[in-house]
Amino acid sequence: MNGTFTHKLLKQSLLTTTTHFPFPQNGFTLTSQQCGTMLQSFTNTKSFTKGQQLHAQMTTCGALRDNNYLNTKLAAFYASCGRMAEAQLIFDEIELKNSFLWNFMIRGYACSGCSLKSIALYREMFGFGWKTDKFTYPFVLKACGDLLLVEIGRKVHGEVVVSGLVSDIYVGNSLLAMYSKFGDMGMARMLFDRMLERDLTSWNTMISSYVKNENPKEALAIFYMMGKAGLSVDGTTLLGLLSACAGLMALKPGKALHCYVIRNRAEFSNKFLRNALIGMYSSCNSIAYARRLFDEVKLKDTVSWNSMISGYEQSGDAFESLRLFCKMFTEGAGPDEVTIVTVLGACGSITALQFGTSIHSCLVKKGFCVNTIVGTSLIDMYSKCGTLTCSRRVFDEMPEKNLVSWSAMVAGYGVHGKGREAIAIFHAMIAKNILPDEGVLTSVLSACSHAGLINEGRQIFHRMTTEYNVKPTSAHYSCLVDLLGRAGRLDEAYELIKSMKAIPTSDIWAALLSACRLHQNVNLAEILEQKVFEMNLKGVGSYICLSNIYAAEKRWDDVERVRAMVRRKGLKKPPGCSFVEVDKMVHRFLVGDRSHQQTEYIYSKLEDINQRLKEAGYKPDTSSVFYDVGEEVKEKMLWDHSERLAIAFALINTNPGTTIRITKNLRVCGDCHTVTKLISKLMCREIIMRDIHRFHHFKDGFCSCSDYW
DNA sequence: CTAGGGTTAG
Repeated sequence: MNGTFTHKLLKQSLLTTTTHFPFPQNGFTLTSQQCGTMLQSFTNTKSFTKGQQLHAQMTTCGALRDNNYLNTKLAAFYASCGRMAEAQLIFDEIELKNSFLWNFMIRGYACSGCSLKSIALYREMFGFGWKTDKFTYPFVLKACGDLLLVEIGRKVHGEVVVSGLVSDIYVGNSLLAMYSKFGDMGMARMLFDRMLERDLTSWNTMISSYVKNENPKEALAIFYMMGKAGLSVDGTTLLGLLSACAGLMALKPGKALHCYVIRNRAEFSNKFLRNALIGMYSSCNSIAYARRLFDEVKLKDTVSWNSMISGYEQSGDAFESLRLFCKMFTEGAGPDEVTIVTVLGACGSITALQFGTSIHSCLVKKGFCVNTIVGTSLIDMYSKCGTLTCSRRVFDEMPEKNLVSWSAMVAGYGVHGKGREAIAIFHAMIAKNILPDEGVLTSVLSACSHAGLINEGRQIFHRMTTEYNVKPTSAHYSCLVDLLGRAGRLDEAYELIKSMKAIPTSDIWAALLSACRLHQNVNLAEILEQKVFEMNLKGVGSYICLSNIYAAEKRWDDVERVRAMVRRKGLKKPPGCSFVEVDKMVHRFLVGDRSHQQTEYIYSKLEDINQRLKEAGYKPDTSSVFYDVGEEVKEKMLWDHSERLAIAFALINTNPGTTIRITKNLRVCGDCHTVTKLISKLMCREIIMRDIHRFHHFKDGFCSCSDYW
């Protein structure tokens, strides 16, 4: 093969060339054009090995020397296989680079995780004055979107407009995707609305983008527009819509989609949709439906398990979540990072410390990478299980921390009443130039409130707007009200609420009411009663609080009025429920529970403790019993409380001196708090109890909350 | 050539 082809002559020459390359291995000979066609087909099918063999053969027979056409095809082949090192070498050797070659290189880098290189190459191409075409932009825009390079992305957008390619549907769709990755749904929507032509991808991009940008409502709106335009959907559309339903907790449209999937089973029977349906049902609090679907899936993959495990976890049934996790192993499925993170969350919510710890040690043993997300989950798990030192160890050993990791540590110190440590961590975070967000500020303010650090809390609240540029939300106001309220500055707290520009939410009023109970301020409570009645509270907490305040004054008529209101509104107090872990098994006790195997022992243990405490001068405080029954019955009801059952069970089944860790779903009642303090002294046990608000570390007859909770 | 799908942390 002699002679050098110039770019312009390339095509023509190929058509006229008759030179054949000998292929020694099989005796065939091929023309340059035939080689090119084969390369093209390997490029399209990403047949790397075959292409590589052809490359070797072409090198051996000298076909590549000075052959711009074949070298271009070869570079494109490597680029499409994601072998950018090989592609780049050939690319550098090619003198006459055409758009085809540039495009393949840009695509190769964009699709193999080197977006930055992809953009740089585009800049070079653009700078050389090469004509970009409709095949260039989709990848450049993808690269900008993936890297969140907003400025560069906008600039490229401008170049798209100048080039006149903006009306190309692929380019247009890529622009939509890019702006949605930037979180700029306004721009994406404007472009979408102005598109002359839209295909299914355009609609799907809008739907999944609205879902990702936490606007599921608009995602459904786009779907309705689609329906009006008489368009049909595909699997991608359905996945987006199912996520939207999950986000909106919209069971009805979710079910309708499920029906649609069933009716078109042939087309939509895939694991993605099955898992999305499981996720949708569990997000919509229809865990039983989710489970039914899950059980019907024959070939469960890790994601199926994860969806179901996290479904239980998020619907508050961590117990079942852990059971399913164990079942996962017996059925031969393997967990991944998502499983671990989900299960650690479940461990935290029911204080399964031994369970969580064994997962942690498995991770270490198996050399599983403890990355930021897993590390943060561990911090949270240990802190929720009452072992802050372990949280801190994980935190200190984490190679990379992000805002969430810092927040978890701040929140951990906070719920354990260690306000100073929480503030120290918060400031260490600031010193690392990490900008605080709403979440971490809520945690640090709540830490101040649990520890009674008034000045510090007020100072941080003030800095929110002046330094951190975070607008206080109702959660922050409620922390501050809580803080002032605990310190007895009820008037100041009330004034703060009145000074708010936004309408105070129910949790803010609840915080103030709770302070009224602590300081037994009946006058203010009477004023707040109206607020409590007006607001459509889903929980019964504020009513109980109000009732307790009146009960303490022995104003039984008022207690009855509050109780009547609860009945009228059809609210129910959720049953108290406590968890305690013994020998790697978590045991759950409901109030008055008699279902446990050891029930007889538990109740006789409680009777025994009751006797001993009474001898020591303990007098039951029945004021928190919400029901109108005789005093003796009330006293009995107190001894049925779930945390006492859990404590008694733990006392029976653990060695003397072992710390007892308990988690309760409600606030600990006054009498249980007193009794637990006494038990800690009487039985020489440290008892760490987490209630709905915070931790109580009981030791030697005292509690870390100093009786403010 | 574009979206490309499901499950995860404060």
